[in-house]
Amino acid sequence: MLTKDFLRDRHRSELTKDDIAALESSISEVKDYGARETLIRAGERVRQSTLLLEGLMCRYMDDRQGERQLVAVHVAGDFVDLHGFPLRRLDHDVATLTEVRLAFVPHGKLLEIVAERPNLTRILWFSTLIDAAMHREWIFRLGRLNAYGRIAHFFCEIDAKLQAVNRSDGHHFPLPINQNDLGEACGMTGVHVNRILRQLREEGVMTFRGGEVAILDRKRLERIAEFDPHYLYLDENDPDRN
Amino acid sequence: MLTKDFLRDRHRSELTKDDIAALESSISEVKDYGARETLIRAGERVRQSTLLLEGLMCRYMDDRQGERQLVAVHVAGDFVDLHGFPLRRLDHDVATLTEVRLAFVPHGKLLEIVAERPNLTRILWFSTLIDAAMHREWIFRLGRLNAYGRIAHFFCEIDAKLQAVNRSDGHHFPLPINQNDLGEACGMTGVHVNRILRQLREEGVMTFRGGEVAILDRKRLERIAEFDPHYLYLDENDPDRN
DNA sequence: CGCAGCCTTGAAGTAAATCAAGGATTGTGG
DNA sequence: CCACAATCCTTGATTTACTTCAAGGCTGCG
Repeated sequence: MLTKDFLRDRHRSELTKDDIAALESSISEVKDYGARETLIRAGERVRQSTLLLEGLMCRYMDDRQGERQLVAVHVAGDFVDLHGFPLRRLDHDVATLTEVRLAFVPHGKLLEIVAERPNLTRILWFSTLIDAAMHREWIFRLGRLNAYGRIAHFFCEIDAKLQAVNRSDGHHFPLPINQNDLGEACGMTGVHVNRILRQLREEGVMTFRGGEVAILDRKRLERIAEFDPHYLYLDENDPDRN
Repeated sequence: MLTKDFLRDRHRSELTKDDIAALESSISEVKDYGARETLIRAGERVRQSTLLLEGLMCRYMDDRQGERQLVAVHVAGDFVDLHGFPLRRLDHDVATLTEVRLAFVPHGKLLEIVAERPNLTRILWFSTLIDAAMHREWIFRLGRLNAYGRIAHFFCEIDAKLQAVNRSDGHHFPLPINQNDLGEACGMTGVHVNRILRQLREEGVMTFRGGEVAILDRKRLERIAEFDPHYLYLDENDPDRN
């Protein structure tokens, strides 16, 4: 079941068995890629969309000096560029962060789904709007939080997303990216990321070393981040989950 | 024709007459509101969506100290909270900036459209994704531009959007908001906005006084902003338009 | 072994926030 | 018609957060 992580913990129950079968059968190909490959360039005409099965991807834009700003980080189960179907061309680049396994869905199949499956269509639409909600939270993070809060927020978000697809236990998880990537996501220099990580470590809130995250004091981390996971539209879940 | 500005200059031609008629007839009510009223609160269940016919609106989130971060500014023709249809509840507040005229579309009607009109559905979906593209550009603006660039970018964007619905001639247009609003959109204090506006004025780039914008040197403004309107997904337009 | 990539830390410089005080403009009630 | 309040704009002085520049250390790998 290639689509098993798609919308997992997010209203997946509203998909009928037929819907899931239709989605599953719309996949044309599964392929592996290496870390740090750019798969789609801004402005290109896109004719298929990409479901991320395993690994980490990102979307980003460059400024005039070529400095990157990440606009999204994706985990297993994310339909990375489903928005490319209605948009036809993207306004940003799409790249892998780690080694990944991808499934591709041709836009012709999506056209059929829109014509024949209103329920699945509404839920695919929903899934692209979760990305928009995360964009809004990133705007908030960049506009209103200081470096300390921005870094904390990043880790809260990625942990929540990984937990939803069972890739984090809420205390410890692998995140094979470097401090510079973190800076590109949070709008600051790699040097400053380093200092903030030291502060978080020294205060016993969390650690990030060698691509491994350990959350030591979740409450504190979430307070620093002003984190409230509502914007992720996860199913109401067991409050004692962790 | 209440929907005449919806997707104006943005693939509106892909809508058939029937699609437009269906959309038009899905409007249940038209109503006026005053400036600075909050219409929807984050977390509320929403059962209709709002088409902005005239005036300015915004969407925003508050931080713990109650400071606002705007996440979007809307102009005539924008379907402000169409994303509330698939999402059911919003992760942010929706408010008016100026006096506005609004048209409401019940979600029941949208369900019918999704069931019966795949073409219109795809284009409604498209319209919500333009908002996501603008969110991404805001992330870029906040993460990579300094105050000078951020303010310049804000004015480039709002001008482009207003031009698309014929509310700006590209040189001069009304924008009845204050310097503090600008700060809330661009992630900086009102005081600093004031200093940046002075700089833009003294350098002959643009002026913003008494709710009126005058663009004096568009090329320079766009260079300061690193502005490229691709992300607005406007129809390819007459390059000599201005 | 030696290089490359990444992390770490210090020192100095800069952009923006904060604090504070007036000034202009608009609206309002006496 | 004028006093006065409210709101918004403007500017200066100081502080703070973050960047930039620079150097060196660690780790894994060919």
